[in-house]
Amino acid sequence: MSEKKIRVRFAPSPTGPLHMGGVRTALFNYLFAKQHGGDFLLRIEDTDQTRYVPGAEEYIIESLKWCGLIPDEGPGFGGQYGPYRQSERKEIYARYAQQLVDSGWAYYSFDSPEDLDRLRSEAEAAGQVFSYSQHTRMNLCNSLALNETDVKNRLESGEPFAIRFKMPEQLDVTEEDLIRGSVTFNTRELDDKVLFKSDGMPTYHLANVVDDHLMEITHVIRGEEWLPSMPLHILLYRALGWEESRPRFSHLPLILKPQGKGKLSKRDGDKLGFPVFPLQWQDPETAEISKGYREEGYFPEAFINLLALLGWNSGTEQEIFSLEELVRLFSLDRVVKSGSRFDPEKARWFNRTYLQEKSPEVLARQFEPILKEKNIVTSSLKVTPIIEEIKDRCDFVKDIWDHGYYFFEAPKSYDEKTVSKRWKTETAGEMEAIAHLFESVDKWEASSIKDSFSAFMNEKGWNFGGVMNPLRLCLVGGNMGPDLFRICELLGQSETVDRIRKAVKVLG
RNA sequence: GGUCCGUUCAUCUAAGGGUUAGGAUUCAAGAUUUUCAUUCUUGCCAUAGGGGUUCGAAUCCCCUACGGACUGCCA
Repeated sequence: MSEKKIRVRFAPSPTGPLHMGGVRTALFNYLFAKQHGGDFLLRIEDTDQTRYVPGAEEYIIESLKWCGLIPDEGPGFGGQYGPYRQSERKEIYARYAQQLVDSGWAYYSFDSPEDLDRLRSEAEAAGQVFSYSQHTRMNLCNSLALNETDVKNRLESGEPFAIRFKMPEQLDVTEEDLIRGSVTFNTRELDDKVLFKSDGMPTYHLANVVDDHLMEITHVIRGEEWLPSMPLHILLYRALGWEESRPRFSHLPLILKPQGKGKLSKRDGDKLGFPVFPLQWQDPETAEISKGYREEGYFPEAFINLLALLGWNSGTEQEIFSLEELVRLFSLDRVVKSGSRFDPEKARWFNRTYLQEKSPEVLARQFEPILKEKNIVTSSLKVTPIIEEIKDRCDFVKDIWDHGYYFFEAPKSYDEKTVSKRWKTETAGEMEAIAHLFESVDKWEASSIKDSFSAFMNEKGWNFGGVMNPLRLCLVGGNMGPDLFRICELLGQSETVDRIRKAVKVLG
């Protein structure tokens, strides 16, 4: 086993946008594969035709690409083990389902979905739970309970059937989960799962075992929600005679909602205002739009980093990791067992940390689309020093606008609270005097503006705070912003003077 | 209901029998910034409860409580 090439797969179902928990599963698979010099495959699990959602597969692939998790094999990525869409592997599964029936590990079930629904609701009404299992199978309509000729007739007459796994009685199934350690189930408590549906498609259970075997998957790394079906999968490998080469299992903890109970869902994002999906998604039926990390302005590196730390840590105090570092340091036995509550605040902090590490030039380039959207024409030469001045107050590229819009357009209004606090009766006259002073400044740089200003203030004997605060109000429309003289410099001499005069006119 | 998994500050987590239980986020206070934000410093805050085992338990065992997943011809 040690000489076998490591191969893992990410196997989402194209039923909608990829949840961030799904992205984390993909990430952990990717990290594990790359660390061992192995392969990371993408397999589309589209065995449920009724849940097909147009665009979902494209969405999944685009998401992985945005995150930098490029599959070695998969639909559109090539590979020697294809096809990588289960709907295109249909014939393969029927053969193995038949093999299981022939060898006595599975049986035909003729019970209609309606019959089973009825049994379930009857049981529920009686305060019980119906389960198709070793305890009930002999009372139901299947090839175990019916006599041979009856079964033969039904089959020959084309009556629809499903194939169910014949769960052994009283058998302990123990597996060493790479994250959780030893986990034991007794088959007595397990039901007879459908392996092959009456529509000719396999269920997840059969398809994933067959494909993982055929694709030579060595490690199955998936969400905790699959833990209860692990014994079934193990028994399927046994039943198909593949036990020797079967993959090892690891079950990742869930990502829980920020507050309240349960796992993170789409609704939490809507309610608390953060994305749950990597990319924006528009539901093709309802046209409803769900936010994406990309569109919200997260850097893919930051998104990956925060996902990696949700359930894994390096054992050191380091929190910022590049994908390359994660590949090097990742290890399944440092994955925590308990579910992690998602913290949108910390997610924002991760993005902030990445933003602060970027140069003003790079940020200026990323800021361009926002300026364009606002119909502002300027040059990167002007934008770069502005960003330098305000980047440390930003978490996202779009914050550059929120914290620095006044560099690009004159204030349209003046913050009321600041006006009432700072704008006195004598202010208009003082502002006019400053405007006049500024017109005469020779070298329009922060330091010389400051010198002229200070000299003038001392000469007049005016109070600095009493003048600087309203001056700031004239230039930016409020009481925020970086050093006032830097603002003057970046605004330019004539714009600065114009803004002061305009404010005097408006505020009197 | 049943099966399985889990439980360290509000949140993410470290400590794999011996530490004043560490870090990060959030929050609060102070400093700096003649503004705002940043930054810096400081502070608050945790081993779910009960029994064992042991010289010694967050760590090992048992019970209880709580939380979660699963229990579909969905994945």
